[in-house]
Amino acid sequence: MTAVQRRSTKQRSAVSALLDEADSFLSAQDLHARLRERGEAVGLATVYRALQALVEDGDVDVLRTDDGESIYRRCSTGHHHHLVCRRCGRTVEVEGPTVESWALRVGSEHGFTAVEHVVEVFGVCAPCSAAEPA
Amino acid sequence: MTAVQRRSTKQRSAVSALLDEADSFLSAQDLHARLRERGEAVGLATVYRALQALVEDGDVDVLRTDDGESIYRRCSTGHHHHLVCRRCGRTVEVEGPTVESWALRVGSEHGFTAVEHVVEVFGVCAPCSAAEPA
DNA sequence: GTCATTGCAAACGCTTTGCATCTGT
DNA sequence: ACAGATGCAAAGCGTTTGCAATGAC
Repeated sequence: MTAVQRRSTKQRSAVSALLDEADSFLSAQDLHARLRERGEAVGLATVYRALQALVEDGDVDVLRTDDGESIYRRCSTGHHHHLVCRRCGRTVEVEGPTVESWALRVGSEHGFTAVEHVVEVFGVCAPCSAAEPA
Repeated sequence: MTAVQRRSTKQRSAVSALLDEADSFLSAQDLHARLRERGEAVGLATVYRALQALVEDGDVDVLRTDDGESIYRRCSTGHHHHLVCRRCGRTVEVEGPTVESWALRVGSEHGFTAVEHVVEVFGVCAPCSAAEPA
């Protein structure tokens, strides 16, 4: 339960660095594949463990896709939400004072305390809908 | 792609009936266990298939828990969101015209089309926070 | 030298599928 | 009778874990 000591290793940094570059959510498997491509052989289990650590430390956001994968993304500080392109995965961080207060209000109206919320907005981004209007 | 013919069987009805009674989200495994308890032996695979059918037909909502389970709940008609108790799982359906329009606005501001959103509010319901304030 | 971390493979848990049998229509 | 539905067990899939070897401090 207590904070655990955390050592900095080349694998850890590699994962972290890759997340820095990425501009959209990546699955653990994505990260693993990309690391191999660039020659940084890191075990899949290690990728998972690194990601867990990053999430625990609050350095990275996790989301679950509808098909059960966890996807990770380095997050700028502060509370915000994501606007994700359903086609290409491009992600835009958006703030929503509106939603924040709505969530709080709805919660307390029903007697709920410690109210938190999860909000994700999905759509098709401009480039994608231009490319394939279907 | 085309709509498939759907037969009414005892297993299907059992799953559907159980969802009618339930007042919170249930996982496929929950449903399966409860059916066994009351003697209605239904195969786990059948429960999954029944649920898939219900979801396809739009009679049931699916959600993914953080630990990767799909949870299902019969839904009253119309678009709405859920306020879920983190302790006991009690669920309240809430409407949010506010969020709806916010999501649309945010989406189109960024050039996104076909905008949809996922919103879940979590908290601790009154009974639960009275029972164990921690 | 210690103790966290790594890598591999085996184990896990939820979900899906192949297939032979059954059953609603 | 035909086509969908069922049940079982096996396969799939992403993720986690045991364990011995490795490397950070």
